[in-house]
Amino acid sequence: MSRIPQSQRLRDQLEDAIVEGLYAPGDRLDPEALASEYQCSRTPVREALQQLATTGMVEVKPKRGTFVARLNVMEVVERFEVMAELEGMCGRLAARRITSDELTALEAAHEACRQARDAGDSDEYYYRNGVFHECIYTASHNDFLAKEALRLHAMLKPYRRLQLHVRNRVKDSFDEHERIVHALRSGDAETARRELMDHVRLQGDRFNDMAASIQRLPPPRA
Amino acid sequence: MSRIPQSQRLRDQLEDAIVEGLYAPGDRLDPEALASEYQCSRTPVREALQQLATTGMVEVKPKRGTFVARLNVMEVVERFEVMAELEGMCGRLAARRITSDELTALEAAHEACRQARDAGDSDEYYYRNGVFHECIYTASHNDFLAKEALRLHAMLKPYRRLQLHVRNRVKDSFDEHERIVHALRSGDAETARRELMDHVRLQGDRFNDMAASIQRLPPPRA
DNA sequence: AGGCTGATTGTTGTATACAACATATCATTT
DNA sequence: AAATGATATGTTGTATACAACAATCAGCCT
Repeated sequence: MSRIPQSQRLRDQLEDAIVEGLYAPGDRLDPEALASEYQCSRTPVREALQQLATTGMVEVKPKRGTFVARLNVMEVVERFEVMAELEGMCGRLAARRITSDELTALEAAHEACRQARDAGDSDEYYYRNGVFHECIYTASHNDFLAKEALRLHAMLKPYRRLQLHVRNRVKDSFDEHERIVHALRSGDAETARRELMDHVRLQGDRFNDMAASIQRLPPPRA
Repeated sequence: MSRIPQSQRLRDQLEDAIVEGLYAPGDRLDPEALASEYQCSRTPVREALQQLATTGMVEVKPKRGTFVARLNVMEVVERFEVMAELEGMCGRLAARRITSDELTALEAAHEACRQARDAGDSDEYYYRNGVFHECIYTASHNDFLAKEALRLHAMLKPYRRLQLHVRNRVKDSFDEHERIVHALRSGDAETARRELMDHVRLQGDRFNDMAASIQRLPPPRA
């Protein structure tokens, strides 16, 4: 029926489900259960899981099953470190390459963030924040970079969500966005890069703070 | 018999074979042929190919087969652009974090490059150049970054190989390495970053030059 | 003669059957 | 009673059978 393989559909759906927190880190993904869940056999499920394994979303333990990736603190911090660099690169390139249409879209996303902030809706802000960042990825006009940034962004989503309700985080985040938009609008590549890197690094730092305060938060790999 | 799945062994072997040029970009990878080649059935082959597809080494065209990824000029240039950033990041971190053991290993790799240069053996230089760069990835002490850098490095190998015999490239490359080692030894993060970025960017530029001079070199995707 | 339609062929995608292995349970031995 | 080993069970990894689809070519119609 569908023109695209079942395994690919499954991969996307599972990825979404994991990112959305439907399956928590450490959960075992039972192929048979998923097969009956998605009305197919184990084969497409296996292929989907294999693909997710190569992107690092799940971890397969040979002969023991596949589990939603549970990253320890260092692994998350490392990823934030790389994310900061990639976002900074997106900003640097976007400052030089962004089109007026893309700038308009970025400013619209920014405005949407402002409304969510004013409404005090941090969940909504978080969602619109994602759109904002995707605008910058696109504006880098480097499709490979954009894809990689998007992938990492998705991987870190469960860990960024933890800091959703930290005091003043939304307000601070928006101010940082403000400076980023300004830098992009004025085509200041180095400033855009620095602001974006700092913006992401802050998230990594916040995560580290939380992990440090809740010692047993990042359980060792199951 | 083997403790690790066949599909994973296959994935690594196929990846090596592709990187080594045994299968050229655009080649079709026939699952049945590979199955008989590696003495197994289509299933592990399929899984290996799926995994390679998610890393971008091969491209699966639904219902039409899987092919070794054939990148057009822009796709390669984009990857070099990202590679430059990642290598620069490795350099920046390595300058601050490298241990004396790692510095020793780096200098040994550098010395091996010098010998290959003096012997005028550009193939050998190319190989030892890879070891040199891997030392820096490791010294970044960010395993995730190191893994990503290694992956991109492997992906670009077939396209870097094209410039192996460009006039003076080995000599210039070694001089660049010299400056990189110096920066890392003295812990100068910003210089290490800049030198490594420039080093990789030069390769991208060279590739671009070649592609421009041989117009039909990068054939459109089959 | 040229273009279109339909069967044919070969390949991919999926399901299922089977085998190999890891874990857990239970009996046996010390 | 504790520890160890064998068996049982359930899960994963692999092979194969089957179905669905795309490409090719032949035949027919215009």
